[in-house]
Amino acid sequence: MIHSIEIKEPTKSENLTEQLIEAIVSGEYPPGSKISETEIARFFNVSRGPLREALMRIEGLNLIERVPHVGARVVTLSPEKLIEIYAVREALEGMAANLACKHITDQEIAALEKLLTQHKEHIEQVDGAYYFHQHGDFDFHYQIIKASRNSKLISLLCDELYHLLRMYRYQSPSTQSRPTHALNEHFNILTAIKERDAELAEMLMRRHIKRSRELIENQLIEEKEKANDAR
Amino acid sequence: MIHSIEIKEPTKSENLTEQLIEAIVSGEYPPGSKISETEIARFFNVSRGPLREALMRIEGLNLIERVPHVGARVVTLSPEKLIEIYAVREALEGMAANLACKHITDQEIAALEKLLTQHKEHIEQVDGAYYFHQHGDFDFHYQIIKASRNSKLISLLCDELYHLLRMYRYQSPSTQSRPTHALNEHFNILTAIKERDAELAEMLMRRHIKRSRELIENQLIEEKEKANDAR
DNA sequence: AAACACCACATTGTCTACAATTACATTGAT
DNA sequence: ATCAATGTAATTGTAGACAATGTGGTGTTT
Repeated sequence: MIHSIEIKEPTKSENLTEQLIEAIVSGEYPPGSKISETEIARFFNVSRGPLREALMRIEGLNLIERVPHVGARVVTLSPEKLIEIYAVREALEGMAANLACKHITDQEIAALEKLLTQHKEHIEQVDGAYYFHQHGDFDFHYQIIKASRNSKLISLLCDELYHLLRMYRYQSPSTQSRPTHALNEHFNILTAIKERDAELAEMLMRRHIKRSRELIENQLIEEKEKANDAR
Repeated sequence: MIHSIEIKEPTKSENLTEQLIEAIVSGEYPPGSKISETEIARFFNVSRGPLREALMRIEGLNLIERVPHVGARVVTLSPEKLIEIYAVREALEGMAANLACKHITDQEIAALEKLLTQHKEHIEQVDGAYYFHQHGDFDFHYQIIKASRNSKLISLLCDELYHLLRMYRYQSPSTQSRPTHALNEHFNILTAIKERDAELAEMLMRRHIKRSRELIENQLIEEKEKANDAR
C-alpha cells in the first residue's frame, strides 16, 4: 500500500527496522513479549549492533519499551492509550482536511471519488466486508493527509501514529466497526473538500474521528461494567 | 565545557543522546554541519557503538539527517518547515487547551495566573525582555499541554516538536516577537480555561499560535522580496 | 582545457569479544 | 515457613577491529 518494496534498503540496520516493525505490528511478537537481542539477532542473521540500532528507532516509534540493563518489550496498547491517539488524530487530521482543501488537485479529488465508489460497491455486495473496509478507511485518510502538503503533519500521522493504529487493529480484531455510517461520513468530507470548504471539511473530519473514538470509549465502559459484575 | 559523565543517566548511550541534543539545539553543532562519528566519539570518550545508537534516536527527533555510508548532518530549519510545525502546533495545542479545561486543577490554574502576572511585571519593568518572554512563553504553553492529561499529546509536543522549536530560536535570534500582544492572548486563554469553556479556549489558543505563524510568514515574504530586489 | 577513469584515502557499517548490570535460585537465619 | 542475603548465570552495554562503501584527487585521453 504505502511502502514500495522495490529495492532493498542499503543497510542491514534499516532492513531490520522495517522487518521488526512488521513483525511487531502483525502480532508475530505479541504485546508484552520480551525482545531478546541475541535470539532475534541470530534469527535475522545479523549481529547485535545493527539490531540494537533498529531497536532504538523502533523505541522512538513507541512500538517497544526499553529499560536499561533489563531489555525491550513490545508495548501493550490499552484502550485508554488508543483513545488518546484518537484525540490526537482528531486534531491533526482535522487540520489535514483543512489544508487539503487548499492544496488538493482535481486529479486527486477524482481518485478519492473513485475510491469511495469502490468502497460503496464492496459494502453493498459483501455485507460486512470488515477487513476491506478498514483497509480502505486508511487509504481514504492517507490520501487526504498527503494532500495537506504539510510534510510534518504527514510524517507524524503516517510514520508515528500509523503503526500503532495498525497494531491495535491486529490486537483486537473484535472491534466493531460501522462501515455504512463511516462511508457516508467519508462522502460528506469529500463533498466539502470538492467545494474547497476548509472549515467544514475540518469539522466533518473531526466529528468522523470523534465518533470512532466514542465507539472505543463505549467498548471500554462495557468492559469495565463487565469486570464490575464479575466481582 | 566539561563533558564528564556523571551518574545522571544509567547508560552512556542515553547520556550522549541528551548531551548531543543540547549541543545541536544550542547551535554548538551548527545547522548543516557534518557529524563525524569518530571525531565526536573521541570527544565524548565513548566508542562509536553508543554514539551511533544516540544518533539513531536523534534522527527520530528530526534533529539530524542521516544518509547511509555518507554520514549525518544537523538539519537546517527553513522558514517553510517552521511554518509547517506551527500548523501542527495550532492543531495539537488547540486540542490541548480544550482538554485542559476538562482536567486542570484549581492549583494549576493558580500557578498559571501567578506565571502570567510575573510575565506582566517583567515586561513592564524591562521593556523588550525578549529572552525571558520566550522562555516564559514556553512555560505557559507547557503547563497547559501537561494539563491536557493526554500523554500522547504531551510527548508529541514536548518531546518531538519542542527541540526543533528551541533550535530555531537559537538559529534566528532576530525573530521579532510581540510580547505585549502575546501576553494579552495568554490572559484571555487562561480566562477561558478558568471558566472551563473548552471550545473558546481551543479557539483562542489556535488563534494565538496562528498569529505567531503569520509573523513568520510575513518575515518569509519580506526575505523573498529582498532576494528578488537584489536580483 | 574539459571530461572521464581509476586509485588511494577516509568514513561509515558490521562483527566479535569483553565488561557491567540484573534476575533468579540457592542457602542460611529468624 | 518466610524472608533476606549472596553467588551464579544470563542478558545487556561497550569497546575495538575488520569489511564495505563513498569521496576526492590524479592522471590520461579527446
